[in-house]
Amino acid sequence: MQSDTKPRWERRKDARPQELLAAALDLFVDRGYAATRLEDVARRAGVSKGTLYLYFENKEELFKAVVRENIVDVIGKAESDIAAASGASCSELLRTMLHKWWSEVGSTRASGLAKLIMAEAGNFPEIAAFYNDEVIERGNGLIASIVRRGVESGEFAPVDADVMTRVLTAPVLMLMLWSHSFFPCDTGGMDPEAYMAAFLGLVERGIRAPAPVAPT
Amino acid sequence: MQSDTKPRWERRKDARPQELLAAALDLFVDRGYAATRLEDVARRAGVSKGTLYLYFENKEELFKAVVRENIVDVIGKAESDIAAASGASCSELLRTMLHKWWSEVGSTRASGLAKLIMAEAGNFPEIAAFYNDEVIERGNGLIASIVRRGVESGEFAPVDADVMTRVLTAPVLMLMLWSHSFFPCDTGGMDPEAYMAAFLGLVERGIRAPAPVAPT
Amino acid sequence: MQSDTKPRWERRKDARPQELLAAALDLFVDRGYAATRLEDVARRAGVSKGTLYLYFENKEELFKAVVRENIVDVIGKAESDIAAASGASCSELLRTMLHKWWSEVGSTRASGLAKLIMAEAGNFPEIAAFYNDEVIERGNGLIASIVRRGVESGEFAPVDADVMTRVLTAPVLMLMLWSHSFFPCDTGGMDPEAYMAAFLGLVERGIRAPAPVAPT
Amino acid sequence: MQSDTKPRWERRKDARPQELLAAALDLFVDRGYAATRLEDVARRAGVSKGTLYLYFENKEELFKAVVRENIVDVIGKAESDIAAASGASCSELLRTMLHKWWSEVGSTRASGLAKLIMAEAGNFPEIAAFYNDEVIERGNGLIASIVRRGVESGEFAPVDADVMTRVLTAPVLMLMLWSHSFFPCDTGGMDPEAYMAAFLGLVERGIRAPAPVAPT
DNA sequence: AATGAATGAGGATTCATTCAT
DNA sequence: CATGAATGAATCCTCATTCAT
Repeated sequence: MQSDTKPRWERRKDARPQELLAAALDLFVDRGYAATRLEDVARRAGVSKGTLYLYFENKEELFKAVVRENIVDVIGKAESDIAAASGASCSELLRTMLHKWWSEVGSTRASGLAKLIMAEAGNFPEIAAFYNDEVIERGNGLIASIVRRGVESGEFAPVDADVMTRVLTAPVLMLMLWSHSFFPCDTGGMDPEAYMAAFLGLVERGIRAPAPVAPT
Repeated sequence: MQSDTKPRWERRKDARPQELLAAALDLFVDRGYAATRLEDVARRAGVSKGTLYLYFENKEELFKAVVRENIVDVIGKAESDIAAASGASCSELLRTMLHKWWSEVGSTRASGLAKLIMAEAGNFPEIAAFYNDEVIERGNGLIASIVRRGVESGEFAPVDADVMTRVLTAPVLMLMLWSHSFFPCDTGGMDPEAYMAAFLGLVERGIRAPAPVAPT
Repeated sequence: MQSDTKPRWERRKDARPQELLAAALDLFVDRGYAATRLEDVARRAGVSKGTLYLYFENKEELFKAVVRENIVDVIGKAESDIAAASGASCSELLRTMLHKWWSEVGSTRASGLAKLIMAEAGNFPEIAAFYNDEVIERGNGLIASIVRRGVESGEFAPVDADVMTRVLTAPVLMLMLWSHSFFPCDTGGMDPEAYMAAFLGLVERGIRAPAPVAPT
Repeated sequence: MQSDTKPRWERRKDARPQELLAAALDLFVDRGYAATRLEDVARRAGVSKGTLYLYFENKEELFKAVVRENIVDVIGKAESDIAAASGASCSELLRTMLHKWWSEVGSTRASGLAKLIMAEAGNFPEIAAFYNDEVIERGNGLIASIVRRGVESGEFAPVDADVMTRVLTAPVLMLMLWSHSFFPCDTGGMDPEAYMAAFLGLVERGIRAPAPVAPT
């Protein structure tokens, strides 16, 4: 009675969506949205094509789910963190956020999703809108709010927060693009760490308000 | 029955290639490589599908021709310029080159080609190799040679030329990506000029070697 | 709304390959390789274009499968038979093999494949190589081995086995060509049986070693 | 006045059709009817595609012209010869005709046309009909008339003339097929002369009426 | 006469999605 | 729930034929 009963936790169907999302992330990142075949996603997750459709309405919904799982959630967490960390210096906070962004998204497979969006948003307006609302707006808002706070407190030079947000995020975005299959044989000597260090050095020296000239 | 009958088509041998390249540039930039249909390119150029094949062997060759026409030629010109401008200060030269790059490629439709490559190189190795050889290698080499010269002459801090090249080019690349169909509704408040100004400011203050401390 | 609604399609996984091979044989034989459209093959098998590709990778593989199914297998069987029939007279064996060839391939639709190869091998080198290796070489080897054995045993006149093989097979080949769509309205009065009889008569009288002159 | 006039015999337009026919023969023979591109024919003849259409209405008419030029004319000549050679022995005449057929058509590039017809007649009924009327019927009629005469005169065994015609012509046809690109690497050791010799030997011994048994 | 640019119908192949089992 | 067979629209490319020059 015992032995021939299937163990009830074997391949719980609850695990399926996660397996599919993981497979989809890999393939979307490697090949892009249009070039990813759902059959490959299914196969990689160890199920059949039809099964995928039991969990996700279609390719688009699958993609959105992947983005939610890998990016949107991270942003949500960061938003809470910022709200909480009202005491820290903005410079410090900025460095922390940029680094966290890098470590929790940029340096993971998920960073490939940014590349994908940049590449294909034009062909898939629905997806573009979704990503814009759920990721871009919220992510940029996060950084901009810190910059704005720093400018107001006099810690930063009086820059335009929105422009500076893009200046600051650009290199991390670039690095994300580079990290994931920019193309096969490129990024030869590029070391992400070295890049981030060089970048943060520039920021350190470049954004800070000039120290008030000491009176002679 | 008269001479005013519209002919079914016109012979425009000399103009065709340019018209086709222009149409192809537009569509490749808007839709990417895979999603661009040759029939649409033809139609936009005012000819039929078949005609396109009279001038370009296939999709890949058409794309290469577009890249040559819009990017490779510019790089060639820049190479000559650099060789000639051996007298200028490296800082000056660097700013000039980055700006020229922006004005002659980045701010034109051609910048969309960079986005395209980033997006789809992984799916089209042949094209990736071509672009890498003809654009990336030569373009980076250009910047790196200036940095290297500046470091050697003591004008710049002793940075790694290859890493710094990527640091320097990243924002322009980013801007190129942003400028063209990042996605339809994005780049809202982004003003390229403001971005370039902020960026070049950073560079100015960040890369220069610290002025030797004046002896007391 | 009831159970009598015709389903849009039926699942017939096991039967499909055979149905497709049969349809393909018919069309390849009637129209040749290049002129056969896969959509027609599919339709004749009662499925859609896409379904064909579930079972055969492409046109070439479909064709190879047709040849394997209809010719290669028969040759394999004949090879075994010959090996087994070491006791029979070579003349007898030869007649048996030629006749079997005729009855199991020549007189069936499969004979059209020989015509097809003759016609189009030059344009499809891959297919030519396949057919040469799997059919021609093995088929000719079969006949040649019998002739050689007959010459060695003195039963046959001392002919060159390879040349004689072609002499012997030529008429059967011809007949195969004639039987199948040589062209629509030809072969008017030609009766294959009459032809084979005439041919075998020639062989009988022509190949046999002259009876030793009886001593006076 | 003299020197700058173009020599009037340079590339007389009268030569064009011949050049086109020669080019067409080559290509039809090498690639078959459907696979021969008129542009290639034109190029090989040293003219442009359009020019070809000045001399031949379309592909089909071009092909018919090639057949007329290379086969029909030969048959016409043979018909006259036979009518004239009423005195010869039928055996002799038969051998002569078969050999002439071989030497004037079979061993020339024109033999490829037979292959082409066999292969593609089914797809081009118009062409099939033309070839049947102009070549097959008249050619077979030629041989059959000789056989018939031989049977009537008692020189030959009492065979069915039409069947025997096909038996006799088959090997020559075969040889024609073999000679022209049967396929690339085949016909390895096959020497047409050896084949013809073996064949004529068979005929010699096989068709002749048994010598009347000498009265004891 | 000659040219060759232009046309457009036609066929192989791919893949998101549906649905019979 | 799960499967995977079946569908068919979509896209690249070819080539006989036409016709502006």
